[in-house]
Amino acid sequence: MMAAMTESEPYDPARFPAFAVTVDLVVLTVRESRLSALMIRRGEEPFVGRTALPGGFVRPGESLGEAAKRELAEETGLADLPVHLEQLATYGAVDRDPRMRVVSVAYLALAPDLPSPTAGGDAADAHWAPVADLLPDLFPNVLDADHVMTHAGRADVADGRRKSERAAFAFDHEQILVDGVERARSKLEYTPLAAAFCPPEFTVGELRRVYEAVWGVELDPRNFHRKVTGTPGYVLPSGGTTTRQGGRPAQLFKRGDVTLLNPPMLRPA
Amino acid sequence: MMAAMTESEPYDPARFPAFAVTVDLVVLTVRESRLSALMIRRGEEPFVGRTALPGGFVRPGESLGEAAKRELAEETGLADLPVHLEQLATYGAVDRDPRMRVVSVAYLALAPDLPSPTAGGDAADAHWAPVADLLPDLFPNVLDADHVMTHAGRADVADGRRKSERAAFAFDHEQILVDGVERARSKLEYTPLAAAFCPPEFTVGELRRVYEAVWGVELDPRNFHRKVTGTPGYVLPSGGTTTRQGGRPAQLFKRGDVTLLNPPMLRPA
DNA sequence: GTAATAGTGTCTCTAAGACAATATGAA
DNA sequence: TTCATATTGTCTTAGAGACACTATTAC
Repeated sequence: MMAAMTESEPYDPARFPAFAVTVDLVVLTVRESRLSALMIRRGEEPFVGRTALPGGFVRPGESLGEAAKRELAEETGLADLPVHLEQLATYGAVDRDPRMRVVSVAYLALAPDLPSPTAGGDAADAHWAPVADLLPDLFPNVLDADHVMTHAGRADVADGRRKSERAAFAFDHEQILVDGVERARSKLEYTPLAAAFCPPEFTVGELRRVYEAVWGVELDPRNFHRKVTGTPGYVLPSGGTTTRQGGRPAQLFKRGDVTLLNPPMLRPA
Repeated sequence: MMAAMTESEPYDPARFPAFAVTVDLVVLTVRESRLSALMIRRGEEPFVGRTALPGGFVRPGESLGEAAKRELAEETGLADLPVHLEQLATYGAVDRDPRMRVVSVAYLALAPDLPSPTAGGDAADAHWAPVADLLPDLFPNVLDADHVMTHAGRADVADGRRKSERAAFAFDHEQILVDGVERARSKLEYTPLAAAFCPPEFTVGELRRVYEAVWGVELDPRNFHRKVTGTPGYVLPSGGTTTRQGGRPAQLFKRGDVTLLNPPMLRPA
């Protein structure tokens, strides 16, 4: 048995197996109170016409994080975006790309609603897609827009959801998107990253709508207000007020300085 | 500006930049109430003689997870270990390996105290090292063994710690180990993975010593007992008792079936 | 006025943490 | 007996969630 296990390193470090390494991006934002992801429609084989995450090859002279930042700038057409960017996970199934052996390092980006979603981008067809449409299973409480806006009783909306419109994804990008959304949902509990979805100054109500969009739930505005303002360092009053949401004028806040929320904002069971 | 951003994919997918891909393992266990990591002393350049994590190249026909499992079996000399194995993060700084461009996917393994730490292993010099010795900064409440067992007042232990014995790591393996320990600490809060450090049947006290070793803190045995046995699905009484820890006989438990603890076991502030 | 959103107060219940007291084995 | 560990119980306090009520704007 000892001999059986002892066949060590059969690879000369000078002749290592060659892999392609890519970065794929899960870029999330909240638009019109809905969690949305930046998606591409592929123009080439393999998977022509399928929905895919933005991404591309890592270049020899750049680190993984630099590659992610470069791709993000290329796809959004904007440099130095005020986004949060973190590594998500790495995907390396043998057959995940039919052309060759590719290992993809996925990154998660959280951004405020961007002025021009695809302005100047080089990608064939980049657009914001509501995640509840792409991954209806992650939003069991949300009826999709199509259902809400058309007559009930049509065959394809009989169960409240048009299965026929569920996206067909390229590669393993559905799984990566699922993992990215789950990471974002979890990060909202323990970090102040919900504010990464908001403009520099925001109201408590706007922050609450971020939580509701990402978690796919409704929250009690009164308890939410007490909790956010009672968590030390989460938000700081900026002095101003706004009525951009209608109703009574709301205080404006900016992001505080803590990196971990204590107590955390726990998702409802 | 639009033109400036629009220089897309300069790489023909048929001529992608070639990377080496490795897996590195953070293998943690609890031995004699101390969190310990499986470490290698390197026998070759670069970084001869330095402390490193076990790992190796991913082979063309295996996935990342398969490579991690294979390396784990090779390094421990045991197949089908009852370990928890999960992906940790991926490290791809341009110059992290002086020989070539290497992207390393790190995995975290949590194992019960293994019968023979390095029996039959092929690695030159694999051994269990207490993490408090490797990374004293992560255990501010722990005085290292050397200090405890020698006379106080020696120059090199004047501050309660022998700086001269701090490990010199190869590559970026210190950072990977730090990240692995932090992941393990965090996982113990929200999952029942502390039991992955225990034999199939264990006592509440043994489980508590796992938390104390990983977190580097002391916990109140009475509150801990109430909390563990009060968290539904965490542990199930197996019927037996043991006195292997001395004192009054303790009930034996096995792992329950939940994957998420509710309520969680929060680290003391 | 009504509608809409913002914000405060109050009550209940769960759970965390401090710590007293008891239980049961080994030396 | 003493010592070491296990286990139960009690008290206090922080925080989550339900929800009544008030505040301030637009229309």
